[in-house]
Order: sequence, then C-alpha cells, then structure tokens
Amino acid sequence: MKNKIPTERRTNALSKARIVEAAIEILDREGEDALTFRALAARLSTGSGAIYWHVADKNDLLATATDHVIARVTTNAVRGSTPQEVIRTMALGVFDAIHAHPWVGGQLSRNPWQYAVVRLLEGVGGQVQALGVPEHAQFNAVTALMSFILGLAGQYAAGARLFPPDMDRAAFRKTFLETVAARWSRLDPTEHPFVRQLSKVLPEHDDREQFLAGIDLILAGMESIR
Amino acid sequence: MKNKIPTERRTNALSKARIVEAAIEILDREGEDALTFRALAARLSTGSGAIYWHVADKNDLLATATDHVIARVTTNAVRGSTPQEVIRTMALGVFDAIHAHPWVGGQLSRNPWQYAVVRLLEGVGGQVQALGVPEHAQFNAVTALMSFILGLAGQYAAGARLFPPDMDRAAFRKTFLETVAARWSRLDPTEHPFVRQLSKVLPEHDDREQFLAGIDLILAGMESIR
DNA sequence: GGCGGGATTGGAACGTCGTTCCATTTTGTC
DNA sequence: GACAAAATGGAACGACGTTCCAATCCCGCC
Repeated sequence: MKNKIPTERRTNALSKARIVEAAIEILDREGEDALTFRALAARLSTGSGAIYWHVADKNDLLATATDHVIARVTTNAVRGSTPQEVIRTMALGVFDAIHAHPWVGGQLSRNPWQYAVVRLLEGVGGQVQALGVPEHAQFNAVTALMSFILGLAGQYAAGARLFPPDMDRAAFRKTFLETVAARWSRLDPTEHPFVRQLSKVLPEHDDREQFLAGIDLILAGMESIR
Repeated sequence: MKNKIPTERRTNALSKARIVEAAIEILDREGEDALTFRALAARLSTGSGAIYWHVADKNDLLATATDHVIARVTTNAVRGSTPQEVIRTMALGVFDAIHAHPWVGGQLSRNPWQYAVVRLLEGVGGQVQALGVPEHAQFNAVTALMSFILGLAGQYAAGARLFPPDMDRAAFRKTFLETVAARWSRLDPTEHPFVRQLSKVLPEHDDREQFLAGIDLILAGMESIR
C-alpha cells in the first residue's frame, strides 16, 4: 500500500519548505541576528542535525528564504503600460518586500550571485530591452540599475540591524535620523558644507520616494543613450 | 624630565594606528575572514585584551581601517575641469581602492553610516551642486549616486569573499564568471531569455568600465533634470 | 631615587555560533 | 516481521568576539 494515512511524525514531518517558513518567521519577528540553528531547531522542536538533513548550510537557508520573498515580486509586477512603468512597479515591489523583510536586503547585497538576483535581472532586463536601449549598452544599463537596487537594499538592512525589535519602528527611525542629522550638523563647516546642508533634509525624507527618484534618475539616463 | 628616550616597550607600544595598520595588512593579504582578534594579537605579539584597550570593538576597527583607505581617495581626487570629470575620477578612485582592498567594499555597504561614507557624500555632493542640480533634487541625486557606488562595492566584496587567497586572482575571476555564465545559459529559455543573453557578455566584461558606465548613466540622468 | 597609582599589557575564560558526528528511531519494501 | 535507507535529535567540536583580571610598566611626586 503506497498511500497510508500519515502518522503523527509524518504530519509534522520536517521539510525544506517548513524550515524556510519557520526561518522567515524568526527573521521577520526578531531580526537578522536572531536566526540561529538553535533557535530554528527550538521553534521546530527538533535538533540542528535534523535541519541539516534538508538544508545545506545557513547560506542555503537564507538564499532560499530570500528567493521565496523575491519570487512574489517578480511574478506579480508584470503590470503597467510602458516599460518605465513596469520597472517602477517592480522596483517598488522590491522596496516594499525589503521594507516588510529587511533581512532580504542584507542577503541580496551580501550575495549577489544567488537566484533571487537572477530573477530581478531578468525582470528588469526584459524591460530595458523594450525601452530600446541598444544591445551593446544593455549589460551596463541593467547592472547599473541592479547595483543601485542592491545598494539601497543593503542600506535598509543596515538600518534595520540597528534597531531593537521591542521598539516602535517609525519612532526609532525618526530619532535615529535626527541623531545622525545632529552629528552631521556639528561637522566642520569648511570641510563638510554639503553634508551639513543634507542634515536639514535627512530626518524628513521619505525612503520610498527617495528610492523611486533614484530609479527615475537612471531611467532618464537610459533614455538619453537610446 | 619629560622627554626620555623611549624604552623597548615604549618603542613597540601598541596604538590604534599600529593596530589598524596591522589589521589592514591581514585584510589585504588573507581576506575579510582572516581578520580575527586572535590573528591580530598574534601578529602584534600581544593579547586580545591589549587590543581592546585601544579599539572599542571589531566594528570600530573596520570602520577606522575603511576610513583610512577612503580618506586617501577623497583628498586626492580633487582634480578635473568639469564637475562630471571630478565625480568620475573620485568614483574611479573608490573603484581602485576597493579593487586593492576588497574588504572595504564589504564594510562600506554593510555600514553606510560610518564616517567614510560621509566623506564620499561630501565629495560627490559638492560636485552635484556644481553640476547645477536644483536644490530640492540634490538629496535624491546624491544618495542615488551613493547607493549605486555602495551597491557595486558590496558586489566586488562578495566576489572577493569567494576566492581562495592562494590562487591567481585574475584566473579565478575568469573561471568563476565562466561558471556563472554556463549556469545562466542553462536556464529555461522562455523564463530567462534576457539572462541567457547576458551570459554571453558576462565573462568578457570589464569591471572598471562597467562601473564608469553606471556613473555616466546617473550623471546623464542628472543633466536631464537640471 | 624610591614609591604609589593609574595606564597598559597578555592571556585565560565565557558564552554563542555554524557545523559535524553519531546513536537512535521511523519508514518503506520484500 | 526483518532489513536497509531515510530521517531525527542532541551532544560535541572548533572558532569567534568579547570580558575579566592578575601582572607589569611608567610617570609625577615626596
């Protein structure tokens, strides 16, 4: 008989999918540093050895979790009329995903050769082609866009790494940016005139708008070489 | 008497500068992962406790080392006629610094609030102003440029993290890119047409030229909003 | 010119992590 | 029901960042 009624153990059976799901929960709830094989084993009420049967190592775990999040972005964001519009929605999808799961930002920027990045390359690349960028310039154009995205991804992850999980996120962001702005405004005026000026805008800026502005800047650059 | 001839111990006295110098040597020679307080203590023939007397923690050490490298870039790269030229030379200075010290890339992208990044912001920001970008757009323009730089910085650091220090660097890069290209070319043609096409260009591309092309793309975008 | 106390040193010890190892249990097959 | 393979859980390993502390050094003062 091949199809038996699953026994107790079969029901709670470990699988890569269940492990990744639990990992994402820990990452979202308690932050990047809280994901350890011990914490994961405790949450799944098993041992770390059992986890290694399904997952090669921590990098495999993080890459799979990241791909899981990014896959939703690239498959959902195929709407929009113009290529610019599609790129914008896709980029905002990445932004929102990183906002919801800041650890994704860290993982993307730390490991640019994982499949999640290939997904993004493909999604962006097709639109860059549709935009009419000449073939010889496509490689540089797409990787520039991607580097910008990965760069901001890393920055948001760095911000999230700082803040204590038991605090209100918006409040922390505000006080943190104000602290940085205060530090910047105390810099030597002759050595750092520009940064001092930036310090006035820093606390009020909107991350999402900043991100979109960067995308638009690069898109504008692409139009000029079309 | 205040000025004595330094004794033996005084001569080899530990100092933050000597520690950072030794750290940079380890990082350059053996890579990011080789820098541990144990290795550092061994090289300085002392104990880890003595190092902590001069350095707050590992992040302090890495930030100081990074600033040491970046400071040379921002102070040297004030040449050039047009703002575009200055930004280009400065960006290439960052590229060359990261090429010579790949761990700098990792540290920059992992910790965007350290002083080294402020240095870059100031250097780039002044030129963006000179470029005639309207004031309300300067913040987004400068941070976009910075995100692109940090993004590529992280990517190069990720590449360097992969390769075994006892191998020829160029040779490793070549075979690594060829491996990735081969993997990409084996992807499903209907799902990944663009990445498959990229795989043909990937192994031959020049990192420095790719970096400069990205900078030029963003600069072109800035001109369009001037 | 010795001496007291702060500055500095070297190395042991602590707690945590990713990973490996292995004895044990569970599952599917004849 | 027995046997091999798949899967499990937890102990153990080695390395790391960091802390702690006894020992040593150096400087200003009597």
